[in-house]
Amino acid sequence: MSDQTKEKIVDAAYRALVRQGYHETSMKDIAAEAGVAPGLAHYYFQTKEDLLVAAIERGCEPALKTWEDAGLSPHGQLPEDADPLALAQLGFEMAKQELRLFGDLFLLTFDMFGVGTHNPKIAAAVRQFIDDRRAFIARITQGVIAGMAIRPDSSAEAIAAATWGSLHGIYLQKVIDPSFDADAAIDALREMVFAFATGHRTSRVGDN
Amino acid sequence: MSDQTKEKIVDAAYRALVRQGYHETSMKDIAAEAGVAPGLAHYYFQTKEDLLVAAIERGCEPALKTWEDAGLSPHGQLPEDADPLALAQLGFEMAKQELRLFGDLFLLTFDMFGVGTHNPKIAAAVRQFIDDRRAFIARITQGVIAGMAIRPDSSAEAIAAATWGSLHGIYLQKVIDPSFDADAAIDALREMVFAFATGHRTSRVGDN
DNA sequence: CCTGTTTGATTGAATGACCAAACAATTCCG
DNA sequence: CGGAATTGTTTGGTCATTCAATCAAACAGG
Repeated sequence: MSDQTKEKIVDAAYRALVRQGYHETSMKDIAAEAGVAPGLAHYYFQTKEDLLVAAIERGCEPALKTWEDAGLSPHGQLPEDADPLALAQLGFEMAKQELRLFGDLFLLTFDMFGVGTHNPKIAAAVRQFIDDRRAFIARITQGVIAGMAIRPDSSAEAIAAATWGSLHGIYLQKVIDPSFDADAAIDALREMVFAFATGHRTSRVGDN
Repeated sequence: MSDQTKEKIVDAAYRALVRQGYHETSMKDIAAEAGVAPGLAHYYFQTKEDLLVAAIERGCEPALKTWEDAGLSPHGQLPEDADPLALAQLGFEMAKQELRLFGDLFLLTFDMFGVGTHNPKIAAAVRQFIDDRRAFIARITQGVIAGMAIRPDSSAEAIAAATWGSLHGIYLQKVIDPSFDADAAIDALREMVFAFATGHRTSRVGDN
């Protein structure tokens, strides 16, 4: 029963968080959403921060799962035989899908980024979130660079940072303005990345 | 006296905001920082939100000014005769400098983005902030596209959205982790943009 | 099988602190 | 004198956290 209740509270926290935002969500709100007494949330989580970090991690799970289902586990190995550019292409398509399916999660994510600017515990969670995703992009980038005849000036890490940043910035524009055409922006990013990757090749594969 | 006092309060609000963050900054804090009585802030600003929006706008002023000093007014006309790619290059260098000089401002900006996810009044200010900067990049992009022999698939707006997003995402990584090498990431973005812009030219100008 | 005890889960009220906003009183200055 | 600027307090409310009390289920021994 214990685990079930704890999970119920975390789920309720996630829902309340998405609906109202970090600072507008009180422990009482969460308890009410979960259908338990106000004191119980503190029985399982020492502080509000602890509960909310758990809620965010919980919220990331389904999104992570879709990446793994597509064979692109951010933590596992990348398929060795696949064409790196095809992997990149798949990544961009997944990014579009992710935004479509998990808009709520990113709403919360941007809220957390904001909280993290002045809250060390949340900042640590945010750093972890960024590191994970950027490292994943860096691994794909490594493969792409390996296929380029002329080595780029920039490191895979720097390229990954710019690329993750672009996706993140596109997500933000979509969250702030739902009429924003995120797919077109991601396509533009892809076009730039591919021009960069194929422009340095000895044999031109295709003119995108 | 009136204007002077009002300004004093706005400045104090900006400093307190940078130091403590949006939700951890109370009207009393701001009044204390400004050296005035707690009630006076409400004499000039009806609500806390109003004061904080004013503080953010105030914080943006010096950053905007450096762009204008460099001849790149986000609102005015772009120099007609300049090479578009040179303008872009200047823009990337300015972005690096901006981050170096106004890191505080971006700390606050990300805080505001977070608040904006669940606060309509702040969301409107955020949308305005994004629109301004993205439109500016779009104007430079228009010029770059005009110099390309093969028209890209993506519109200038989409490319500008991806580019603004990348810069924003790089700024975020720097704010969250001060050891992050933002200059390298911006250089990587520039390398990609230039590969994209020159790779489509009839006559190769230079291999970056 | 029954009963008294222990344990952990859960409750709801209480605590202590803080806040935005409203307000009445005072000072300043033309 | 009179209105604008400024003060400091009050109001009404919310919040995270604590805590004593209740409850239900497992458990032990006779």
